[in-house]
Amino acid sequence: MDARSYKIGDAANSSGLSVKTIRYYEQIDLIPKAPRRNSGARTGGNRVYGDSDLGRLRFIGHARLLGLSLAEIRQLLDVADGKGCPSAQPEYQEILQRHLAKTDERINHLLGLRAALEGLLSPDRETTQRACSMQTCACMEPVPSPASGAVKSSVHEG
Amino acid sequence: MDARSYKIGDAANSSGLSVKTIRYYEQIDLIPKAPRRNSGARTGGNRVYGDSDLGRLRFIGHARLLGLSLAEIRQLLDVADGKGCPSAQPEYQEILQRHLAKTDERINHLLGLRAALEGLLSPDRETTQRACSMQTCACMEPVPSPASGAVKSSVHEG
DNA sequence: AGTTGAACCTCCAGCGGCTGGAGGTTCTAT
DNA sequence: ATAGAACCTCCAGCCGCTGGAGGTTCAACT
Repeated sequence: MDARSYKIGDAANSSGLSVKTIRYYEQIDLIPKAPRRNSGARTGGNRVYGDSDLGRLRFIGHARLLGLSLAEIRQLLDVADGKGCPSAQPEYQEILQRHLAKTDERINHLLGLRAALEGLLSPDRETTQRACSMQTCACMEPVPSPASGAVKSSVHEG
Repeated sequence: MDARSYKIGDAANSSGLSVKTIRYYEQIDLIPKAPRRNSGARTGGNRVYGDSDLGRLRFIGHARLLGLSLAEIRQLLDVADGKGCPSAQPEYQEILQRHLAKTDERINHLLGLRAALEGLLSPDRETTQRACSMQTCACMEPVPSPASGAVKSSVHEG
């Protein structure tokens, strides 16, 4: 057990998070306050991290890449803290499952928008050109959507 | 030309925006400052809107439903102000086209996330259960994605 | 005449998730 | 000795609202 120690820049490099972001995560108590080295009167001193801290930050980094919110990540960290492999916990599965469902929702919403936009841009929607102004023109009016192409919903819908 | 006048609540009802939102739009100069009725020393008096104001707000409401940002809507309003039918202006088409492209990007990004999530949740990714902890477990590690199912990019990519 | 309630008004603060910048210290290399 | 990198703190701003406190004015009902 060599107790190597790292500075915040190392932590940033190894996790893909920015230095600012890591400090921010500490501020909002997503990660514990790091101990300081060479703390002085007005500067506080450099933060010192260990291997497990870097692991935690990498975990957070991955979770962020998956689009999880900090609130979800907080839950995930709670679940993952303590007893062994996170993915063995049922809560872990649930959180990811719920996130998948939300992702599907967002995709479907965007697909709806996409269809509406295509409708507005389609050439068969002929430019009326007449005495129509912003107030009277239907150019922004929602187009009846064909309600197409929804992402298949996730396996365990609840 | 009957000059009907409306209060902010009417404007909200007819546009689908909230009263708060309309006041906010005035504050950030997305819509002009409305004249006031019964203005007193400390209250300012009720805002008074005309038909064209309601039209403008409806236009904004539609644009928001399409997912356009207020910055984009501002451009759109500039284009639409003045000379006739907005959809006759080339800038109008461009703005919507660009928005469509951005929408596609977002969809594709989300589809990527979705695939990664499914990978993590798939049963063939066997729970290792061993002495693995949050720091060492690959349970959050990105899964090699099959890079599937991208939304076809929009017609005029540029 | 009094009271209730709705609808309006103002101003301020907060959400999420950072990011930028000012202004300072401390470490490291030449 | 000095330059520059990397660290520190604190504050403000991004987007698009939303909530709430605290106030006024008006109409309707008892």
